[in-house]
Amino acid sequence: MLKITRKVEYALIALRHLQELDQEQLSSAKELATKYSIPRELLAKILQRLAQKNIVQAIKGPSGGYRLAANPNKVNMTKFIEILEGPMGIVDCYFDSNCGQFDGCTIRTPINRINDSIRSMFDNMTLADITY
Amino acid sequence: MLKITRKVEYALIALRHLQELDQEQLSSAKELATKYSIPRELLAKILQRLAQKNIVQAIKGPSGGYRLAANPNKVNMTKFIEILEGPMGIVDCYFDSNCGQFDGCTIRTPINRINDSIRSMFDNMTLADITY
DNA sequence: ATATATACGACTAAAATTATCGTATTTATC
DNA sequence: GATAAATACGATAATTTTAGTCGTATATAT
Repeated sequence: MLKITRKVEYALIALRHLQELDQEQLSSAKELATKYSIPRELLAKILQRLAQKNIVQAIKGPSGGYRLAANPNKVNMTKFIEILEGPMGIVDCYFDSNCGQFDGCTIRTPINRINDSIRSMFDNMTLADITY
Repeated sequence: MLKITRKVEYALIALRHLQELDQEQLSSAKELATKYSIPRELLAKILQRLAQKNIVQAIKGPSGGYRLAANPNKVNMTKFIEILEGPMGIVDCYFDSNCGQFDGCTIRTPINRINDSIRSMFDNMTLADITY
């Protein structure tokens, strides 16, 4: 229903926090979860995912945690959302097309135009637009 | 996950069809459902909802059905989507704000900007943009 | 009368999202 | 080396949303 998921919300909140710290400073998942009332395990998984994609850097061990790894100005929002939610398409047939509507779908073209508009909106946006 | 629902898809397919008929001509829910492989009852409810909102006109009785009631050029897409899906907000707090994140939500402002961008995209679009 | 259509509320099923759990691994510190 | 605190990650459970179905009432052309 044209919503971004909580995963993305939580990620943005966490990244916004990390961004305000000094370069070397770390925040743990636990710390962030507590501060922002986000379920601990869920936030942990989100940060792990972002670490895999080099948006954040993970440091293990006690006194470990996460810090920003990418320049928020360089992180494209379409890509960012897709890291957490998977392919962004206003309808499924944009990516994965096996919709009973065999060939004769009469609205595919205009729908895909809308899709492209939304994508390009997020394409022209970086993490910094949200977290600064 | 930034998707429109099937309800909206089905509605657009049906309206696109109605639009290609002559002024007076009717299509029944059954007929449309069969032609486009849409669950009959579901499409019926969608058309009923659109009839309530004067997007289509419903004619009862045998040889009844639906015809277009509104000028597709005049039907705003934000409004149209909201008729079928309810309020369009990329996050819930846009409309209904009781998110545990008491006051200190750090990303509300930028998120709402995105929201507004998406809404205004659909605001500047009419049914005709999709169904023609 | 009857058959066919819309109207509408209640209900069920399926899918997606959100949250939790268990266990393994890494590493700073004592 | 043992321990505690952190990340890593797969599996599973709970919740919410979306999709679809059913039953019944009402209107109306034939």
